[in-house]
Amino acid sequence: MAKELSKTYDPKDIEDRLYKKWTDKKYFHAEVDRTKTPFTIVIPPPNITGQLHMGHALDNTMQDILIRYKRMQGYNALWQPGTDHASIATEVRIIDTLKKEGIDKNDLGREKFLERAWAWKDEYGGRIINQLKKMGSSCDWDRERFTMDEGCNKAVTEVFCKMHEKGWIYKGSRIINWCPVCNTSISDAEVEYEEQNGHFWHIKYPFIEDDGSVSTTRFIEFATTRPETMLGDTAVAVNPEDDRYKDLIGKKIMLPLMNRELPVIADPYVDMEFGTGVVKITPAHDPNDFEVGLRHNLPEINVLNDDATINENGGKFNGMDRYEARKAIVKELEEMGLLVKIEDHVHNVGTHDRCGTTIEPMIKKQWFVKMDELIKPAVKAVKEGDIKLIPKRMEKTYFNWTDNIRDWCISRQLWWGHRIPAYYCDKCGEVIVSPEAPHKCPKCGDTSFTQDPDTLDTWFSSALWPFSTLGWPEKTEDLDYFYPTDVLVTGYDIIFFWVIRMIFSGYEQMGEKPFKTVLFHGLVRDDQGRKMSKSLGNGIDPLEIIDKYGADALRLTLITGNAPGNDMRFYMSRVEASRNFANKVWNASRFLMMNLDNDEALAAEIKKATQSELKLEPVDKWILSKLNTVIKDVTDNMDSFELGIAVQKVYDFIWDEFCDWYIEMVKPRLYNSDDKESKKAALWTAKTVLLDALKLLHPYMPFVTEEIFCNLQDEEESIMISKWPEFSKDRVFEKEERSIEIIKDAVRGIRNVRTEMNVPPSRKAQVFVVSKDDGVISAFTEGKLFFESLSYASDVTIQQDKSGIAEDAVSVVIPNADLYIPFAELVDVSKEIERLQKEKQRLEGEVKRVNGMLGNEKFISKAPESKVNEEKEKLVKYTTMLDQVVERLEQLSKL
RNA sequence: GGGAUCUUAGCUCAGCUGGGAGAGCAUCUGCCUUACAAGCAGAGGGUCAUAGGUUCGAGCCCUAUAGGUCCCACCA
Repeated sequence: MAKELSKTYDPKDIEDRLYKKWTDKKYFHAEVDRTKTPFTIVIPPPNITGQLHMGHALDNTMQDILIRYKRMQGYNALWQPGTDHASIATEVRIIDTLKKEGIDKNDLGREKFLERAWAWKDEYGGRIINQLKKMGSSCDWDRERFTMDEGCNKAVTEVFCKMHEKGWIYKGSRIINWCPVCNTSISDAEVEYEEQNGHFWHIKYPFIEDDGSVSTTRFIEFATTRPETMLGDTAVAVNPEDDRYKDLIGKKIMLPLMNRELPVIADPYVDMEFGTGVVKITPAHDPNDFEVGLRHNLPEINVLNDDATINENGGKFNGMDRYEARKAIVKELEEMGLLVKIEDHVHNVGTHDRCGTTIEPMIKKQWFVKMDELIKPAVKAVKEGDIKLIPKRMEKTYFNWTDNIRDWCISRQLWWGHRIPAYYCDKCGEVIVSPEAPHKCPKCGDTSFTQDPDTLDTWFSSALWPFSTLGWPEKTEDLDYFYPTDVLVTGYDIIFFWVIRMIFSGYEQMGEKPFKTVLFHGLVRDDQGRKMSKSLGNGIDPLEIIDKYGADALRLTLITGNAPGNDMRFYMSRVEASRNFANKVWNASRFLMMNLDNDEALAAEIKKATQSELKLEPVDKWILSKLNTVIKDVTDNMDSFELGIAVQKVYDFIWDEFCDWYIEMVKPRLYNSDDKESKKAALWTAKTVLLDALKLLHPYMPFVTEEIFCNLQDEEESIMISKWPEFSKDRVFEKEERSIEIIKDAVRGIRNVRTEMNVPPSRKAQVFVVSKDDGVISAFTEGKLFFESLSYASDVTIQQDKSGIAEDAVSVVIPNADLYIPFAELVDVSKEIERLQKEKQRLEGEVKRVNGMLGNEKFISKAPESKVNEEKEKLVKYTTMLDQVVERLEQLSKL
């Protein structure tokens, strides 16, 4: 039978022991089983560079809750885990480590560099996995994948080649975002705009007169935030509608410092209202100017090297850093009298989200994914509800992106990642895209090739994650069975990076959605609402919390009081509250086990007993009925992904109803061994209710529930593979629910007056229940034993009239009954009258309110019948109570 | 510039399709009552941002206003 349990719950040893048990028993493992319905979640693969943070903790707790819930419901639940190679993030880290050793990436060479990267992966890739295990995550670790493992590599190559053949992946010379520090192109999504204090340099360029001379009197003025880009100017633009400049269109301007002639062009892109209405055009270094340049056939002059120093096209500024050049240029312009003024100006600067470096738009030859067709099924899916986003408002964000989609730049000038399967003929330069290196050039017949040195954007492989992890491009059983997956749980911050890309990839490659529902969560912030970040040093380590309070407490904290998609603040006091709840559950079961241990014969009988053969008392039926409702509600909430609401209901049920009421009500029966049947019914009920409640709680707090479950019963070896409780028609007890609520009202009323009168619990008093209502009388008769203890009564007398009760007894009014407590020496009649008058006022208010509603003809005719009846019942209840109070007041006033 | 979202108890937040305002923490008062002081019993505390509107009925729906947060765009 049960072991001795410690007085407080100590998660420390228990958690690791139970996790080992679960993995040893292979509970997390899922195999194709056609007799069962699959339920699949793929993990958002954490970066191999990563350490567990609160975001992971929240994300994985939510997934684990869903997967454990569905597993208990009998689904074949698969939680597919794995890690992401995180191309830039990892490469940057390795470059840093190399730097510390005094090694330059380029000196080391590609091959050796990749060796280091793999070594890094081997060393740190497992770290985050072990941390996820600490959370209790029930992933199928036998299926762990990595975005650069053999299968994923194959999937990436396959998709690239297929899409290239289709014409949806192309190589083109376009303006892209360049990070001069990471030395790579990045996608639009990776650019983060940051408000910075900068300047507006007002500059003027001189006109070229008809005779070809540079004017000393006529200038065209405009402003720029990046003066150094003037080195690459190839035009000056005005709006075609702008009367101020109409006659200048087609004229020539002299670009100072470079002595290049520029045309004045007209383009509607120019905003007449802004500044002087003149814009200098630098097609090679500004996305808008690039477009203008295309429309007007302007030359594109790249003036920057990859490290953002000025190149040979920058004349004498060649070799200078971009900011150095900026200063030098401004200085020279000033000396030439071409600098009109400098203004302070706050503007948004594009930075690289990984390193914070200001990006430079540059024209480069890169690989792109053509998006216009690819995105269509992804838009349709969400629009038509094939894929549900929770909360729904995320759809707006989604469509905002899809409606303004631009081609996706997927090539990166990095080494760590999937190398682009494109080969260039060494002789004629022909491009061949193929899974393997070609043998012979189809154009010139040459046999030597060079593979494209670039790798793919990390998100290219993550986009395939829901099906690549299940075996695609092979036609595997797993894929057939587990795909499409059911729920994707992730933060709203990667909706563009990842969610959308998985959706269009799923439809394109699989012809089917990757998941049915996306459940978004928000950010976990610190107690002041700030983002947790390394630089602020305000991050809270989930592992430290687990170490101190247990994984269950952490999980509960992250889920409680939080709605989908909302950010939350992390408070230590909330962790403590969660820990206290774990302890509460622990102690409730400890109490039950003590009672079972005290009578082993009875415990054995209880094990075999069924509900129908037991002599259940009203309290037993009441708690069973309550449990029944909670089961239904919680299941409904979980089915609609309202995890915070669901767990709140379990919490309230266990703490308030079960611990604070049921256990207290049942104690007298447990301590009294005269009535075996009654004790047996109580223990059976307590055990039954607790076991079901533990099951409801298990997805949220897997460890403490498992430990208790296994101590409390020995028929089943684990709660995590036990059956999720279901609503039962045999446990609907409306009458008992009502009668127990009456007693609860009475108990609360008595406790209330006792506190008001400063009567200590040790001072017992006689309680009289006076009622003519049969239902009330039987309720109190049947519940007399516990009513006595809960209301601190020395004795309870139930009678139909007031005979034998002291005139000045304190009274409590409940519907259809008066309770009297004769505290001879304590009662102050005037105070008692005062108290009752307050009660009278309250009841009068209620009666007035209900009468107002029921007197409104429109309410009667328009409100649903059930609502009207509800109000009618209330009216009856309050008028009776009011009558009782008035009567009592009359009696007292006579004294 | 476009969009989203928030404004509910001292603090942090729940509140599902409209039907008498909730939790945790904090505060106050009693209790070491043989599961639990990480506990028990009780109490105080809210014109649900403001102004209109729809409705028999609004914290919830609509409009406007104020303030906060976030995302997207990027007018040089």
